[in-house]
Amino acid sequence: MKVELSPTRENYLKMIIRLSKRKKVVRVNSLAKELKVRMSSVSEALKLLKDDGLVTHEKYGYIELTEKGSQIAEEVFSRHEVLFAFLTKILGIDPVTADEDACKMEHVISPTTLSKLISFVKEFSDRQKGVKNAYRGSNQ
Amino acid sequence: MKVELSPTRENYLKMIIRLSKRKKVVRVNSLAKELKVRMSSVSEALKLLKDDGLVTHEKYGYIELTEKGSQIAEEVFSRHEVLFAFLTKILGIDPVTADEDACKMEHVISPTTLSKLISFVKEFSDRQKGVKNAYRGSNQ
DNA sequence: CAAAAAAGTTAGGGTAGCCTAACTAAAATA
DNA sequence: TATTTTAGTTAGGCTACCCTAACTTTTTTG
Repeated sequence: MKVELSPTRENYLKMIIRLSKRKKVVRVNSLAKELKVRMSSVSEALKLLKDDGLVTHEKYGYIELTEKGSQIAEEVFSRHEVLFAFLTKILGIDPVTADEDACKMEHVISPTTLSKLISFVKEFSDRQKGVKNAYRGSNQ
Repeated sequence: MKVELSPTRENYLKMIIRLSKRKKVVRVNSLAKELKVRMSSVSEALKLLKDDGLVTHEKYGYIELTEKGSQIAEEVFSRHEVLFAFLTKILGIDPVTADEDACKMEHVISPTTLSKLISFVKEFSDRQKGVKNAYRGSNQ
């Protein structure tokens, strides 16, 4: 059974994984701060994510992703990274704006566009490396 | 007074302008079809857009954009076009997917990213023209 | 032009997400 | 340890959108 998540839900998952990468444990508290919503909104959202089998969370306890939740969160996270790379490296957008934009686009981009974007970014950085190497080469 | 519109609202405006470009008049009917929602949803939405001074619409009549509504609609429309051009010409996405993606991204892209994207697309097509000219040149 | 069809509206209902306020549990501190 | 502070929950309320069903207006057509 496939879960079709709203941008909001995807964001919750992404933030959970983001936080768990830099903190020991994830709590309602920090998730609320990160998402800029009230703790009550987080509590509420967690119930629904729990119902979908995407997170585990017992009263006053830690928040953790299930296997399924983790997989989705990683997907969203990687969409974000590709978009961020494109925006900063190729378009030259400042990191702050790029992060904001990526945060929104990551929820609407199709798999098709995503994979094309991945190749595009890769190709671009390869070419950049090529240029650097050529430059270094000509300088030696 | 600046109006901060939701993606949904922006979409209503964009569709109105899109329809008015190919039809004499815009009606609840066709707007509903285009947006894939029921007429009742359109009726409802029109009330709110009217309250915001973005459309004019009298019972059983045509739908028209106000000055302000038209300006916003054009903005959304042009964001769409830039995104569509980028997706099709540069990433090589098929038109259907590109349109779908552009339809969603157009509501979340920042002005900064938009303007960078415009230059990027322009630069790219200029280069393409250059290639074509060079080719034609070498062939004469 | 009367009847049927199509277009549009209104009322009432649902879900997602957010909020505040009041409360409870847990943690920190005097 | 008693008290205060912080964290978390629950209840109730709000808005944006969407829907169906019932009704009205307008248009079409026999």
